Amino acid sequence: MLLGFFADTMMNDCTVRRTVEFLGKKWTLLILLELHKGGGSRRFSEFRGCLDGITPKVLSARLSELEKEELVSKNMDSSSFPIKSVYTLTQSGEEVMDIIRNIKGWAIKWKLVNEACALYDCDECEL
Amino acid sequence: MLLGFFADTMMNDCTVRRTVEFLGKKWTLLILLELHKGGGSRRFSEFRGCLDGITPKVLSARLSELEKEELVSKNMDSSSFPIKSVYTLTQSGEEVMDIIRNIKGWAIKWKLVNEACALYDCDECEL
DNA sequence: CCGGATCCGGGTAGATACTG
DNA sequence: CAGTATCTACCCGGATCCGG
Repeated sequence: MLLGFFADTMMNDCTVRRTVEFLGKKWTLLILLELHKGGGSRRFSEFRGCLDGITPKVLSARLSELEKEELVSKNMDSSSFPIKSVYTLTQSGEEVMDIIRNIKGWAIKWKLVNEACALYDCDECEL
Repeated sequence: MLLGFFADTMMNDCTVRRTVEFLGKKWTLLILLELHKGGGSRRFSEFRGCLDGITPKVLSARLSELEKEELVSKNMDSSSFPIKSVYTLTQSGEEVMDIIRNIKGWAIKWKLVNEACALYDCDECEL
């Protein structure tokens, strides 16, 4: 009887909580966004330029988590010089873009500060 | 010329980053979800039962932030005893449910552990 | 150089006790 | 009941260092 109401909510603690705990970690969504903007793949040092303020330690940790969770795959080429590590979005990672679009849509509606953000991708207006 | 591509991405650092920094904080989305499940409003101690593991300090801090950002409004009745504080979702807060549904949809597709989560709201399967 | 790992300091979350 | 105070533990940020 209550089931109907709860089914309508389409959400619950277990699934949502686990996912939020993982995706909600600082930098995680922004890393995924950067990967998308890079056409699906980026190198380690490219993130450091894009994600202003991220430290190599945190970046390394997040990328490892994302790789473990299979949102990102890592491809290291140590044969050439210098070493190239390329991180690539998987399909599940790419589909996180829907969530990010949703977040941006919400922000534009309720929180927009910089109007340019609503129109196009402003690399200049990083915090 | 590049503008077209970027516009298609429908997202950028400034808006997304600010919003993720705020909504992505630990417990924030879960608090909003609990409010929704409570029909749009909850009292302080009700959260403590629902959000297993949250401490009053963090709960208080998050609710203050949400109130400041106007996703939640607080209604305190200190005339009677015991004091009643009721927290209510605003319209912008309610619309965050779309984001949470999106997250749950993603999780069900890619990460589901407990199948019951996909069907209805399982209070029992909290971490 | 590039891709990290390590060490250290500060802030934020967690646990518990306490108060109006 | 609705928080605040305190103390601890962990995570994040900054800088440095190191192997390929």
